[in-house]
Amino acid sequence: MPELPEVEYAARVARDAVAGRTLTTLRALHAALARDGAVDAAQVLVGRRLIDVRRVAKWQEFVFDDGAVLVVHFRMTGDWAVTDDAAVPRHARLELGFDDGRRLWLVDPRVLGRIAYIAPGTARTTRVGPDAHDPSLTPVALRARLARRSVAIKQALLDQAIVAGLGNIYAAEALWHARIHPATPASSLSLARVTRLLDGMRWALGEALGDPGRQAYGESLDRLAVYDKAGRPCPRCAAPIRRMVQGQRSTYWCGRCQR
DNA sequence: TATGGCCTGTGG
DNA sequence: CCACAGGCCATA
Repeated sequence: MPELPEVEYAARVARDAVAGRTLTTLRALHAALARDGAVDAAQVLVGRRLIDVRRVAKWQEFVFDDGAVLVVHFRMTGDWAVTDDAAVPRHARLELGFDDGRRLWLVDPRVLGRIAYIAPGTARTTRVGPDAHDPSLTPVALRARLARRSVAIKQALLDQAIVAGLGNIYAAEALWHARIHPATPASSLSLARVTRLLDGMRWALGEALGDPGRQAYGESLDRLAVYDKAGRPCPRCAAPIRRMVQGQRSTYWCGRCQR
């Protein structure tokens, strides 16, 4: 489920639970996770001490004492479960065991989550843009990043190479707040509208950062303005919220106040 | 730049 | 039974 605020929270959960401990077990509990070889490759981490858990965009980076990194991505439905015994949580797909007996489980019903092992001194390759709340992302900078993209602004917001952190929910919410129609070509937005959009992005993420109840998959979507609200009244103008599909993803918007 | 594919679960 | 699900990547 995670968008940036949830991943930020998850990284903190992992850090608080196991940072400083030594990894004793790394085990895949589902064939799809084992298949690409990453769990095998990462076995060299067993016996190493975990220094820190960092977030980069929606990735979590487990940094070990020799500089090696285990990268974890939750995709749609991943989350952490922490236990002090060996009881396997429902939908656990990966087990990280530590020397004090604590275990961190990747719980991921859809099994879309992935891990990667990055050897010491190796650079990561995935390109990501600045976080949506990065102070260096000014309206002018955001407009420049959108300038060469003819895709709809909604789809541009989901492209982590442009801006990191917005997913399908917060992209819709940000556009609603900014009163921008989701199908607007990204490159056509005026600076004034990009300014509103940036404000909307930070509003959407800020709402979530202050809402720890939204961390777990399946939890409260009801206080959102438009996401999953087709047919319900727009909180701003009361016109019915509409739904369409862009790039195989549902988009929700208000047909009256988003132009 | 657009389209499947990945996986399982839930709800209509 | 089918549609849909909060994300990304490989492929054309």
